[in-house]
Amino acid sequence: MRRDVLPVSEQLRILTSGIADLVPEADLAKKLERNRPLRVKLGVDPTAPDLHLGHAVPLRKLRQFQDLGHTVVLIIGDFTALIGDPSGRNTTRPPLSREAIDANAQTYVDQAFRILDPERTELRRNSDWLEPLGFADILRLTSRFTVARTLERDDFQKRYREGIGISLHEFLYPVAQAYDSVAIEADVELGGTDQLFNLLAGRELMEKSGMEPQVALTLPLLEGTDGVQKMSKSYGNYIGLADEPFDMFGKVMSIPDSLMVKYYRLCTDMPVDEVDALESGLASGDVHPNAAKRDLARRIVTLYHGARAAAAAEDRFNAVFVKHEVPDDVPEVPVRLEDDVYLPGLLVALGLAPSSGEGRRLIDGGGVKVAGVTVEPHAYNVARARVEGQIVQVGKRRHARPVAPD
RNA sequence: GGGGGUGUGCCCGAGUGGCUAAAGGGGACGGGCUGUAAACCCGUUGGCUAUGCCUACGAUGGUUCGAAUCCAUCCGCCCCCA
Repeated sequence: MRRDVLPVSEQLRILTSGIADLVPEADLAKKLERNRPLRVKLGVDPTAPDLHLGHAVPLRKLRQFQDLGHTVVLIIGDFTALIGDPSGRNTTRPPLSREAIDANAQTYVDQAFRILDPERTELRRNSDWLEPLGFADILRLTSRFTVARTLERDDFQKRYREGIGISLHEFLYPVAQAYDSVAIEADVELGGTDQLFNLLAGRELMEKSGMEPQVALTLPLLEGTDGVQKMSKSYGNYIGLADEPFDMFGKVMSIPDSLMVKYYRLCTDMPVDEVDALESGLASGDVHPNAAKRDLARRIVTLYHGARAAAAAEDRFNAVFVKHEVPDDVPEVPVRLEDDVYLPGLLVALGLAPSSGEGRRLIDGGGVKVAGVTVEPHAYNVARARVEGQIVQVGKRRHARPVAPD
């Protein structure tokens, strides 16, 4: 889908929709007017092998650039990973091993190409130009930045104020990232809003190196399913690009209503005008939040798994969460049962409880059903015939069927 | 180099010799309610077929009938001065 001669005004409309900052505002237009493909940079840390919708936000923006004929330079921060980006962190990151970095990088790229167009993507590793630098080069580079400027960063200030340590090498992260921009001659660099400082460092260094500085384009951070923290694997609030359709659908359904519009803007293809209309519809009560959220979930699942999978996921969602039906694909687990079955132990064997103590608590809390009947508190022992081959359910949505081993 | 502080359960954080498996909060899980895996309300929250036993308060070793609480050494983290 190549539309390389769209007028600049139209390109701008697409490229700036949903973004947080564009610095400086006017320069993107200037660059576009030269009518040559822009080099659009995104640097990624090979630290998160499982990409989620939050990672997808800048990737989707990159894809828009590609669809308009521009070139994406995707930089695997295999060298900077040795530093660990201090952005948004309140502690020093532990450095990764070389092996872990390589493996993560490969996984990242595989997943990123579900969104990016490989034909218009230049894949680079920043160890190519960072590793050969000698101490003299480092001195030259760091001399272009001042301590005061570096300490201006929110996260450094915050950490400093709160007495959380900042290691000296963390100061070098923005320097290294800025040098990436020089090395690949970036026209535009994307990042989350927490990256603004790093992106601006790139502008400074390019300018001082006698180049035309890049434009910094930031995208809002996407909150996770808890609606509070930014989406991140470590907060356990993420929707993975590789999540199964049903999980993905359910996770989208679990976001707070207040976040729906943002998800529409940042995670779907819905045109800007339509999102605006939806937003006012929700505000006025003309659009039912449940209908809107279902549509959102359907759109997102369709994006990553196709329409058919999305429809199936929705059906299953209805069955399990709306009608509380037992799904038809309850996993069968072979277990050897005594004649007198100790239920808490069985729950553990079925993977429905982490310990038999937890199993007892679940039973006492009325959360366990055997063949559709709630187990009475303290009724821990049941006859084998009552459970073998029957559906054992914990909570509303976890099921397993114990079967005799062959 | 000198001085000071700190290390508790998934996380934060009370607790200064027995009443502590350890307050409180968060999270998580279960129940209710709901358009919803949202909000709200209620309950549970170390392991073990268990009126008890085991493991646990940075590590190791002591003091004591008894230690998260006292002592010693060590390790980690932080602050101030230089």
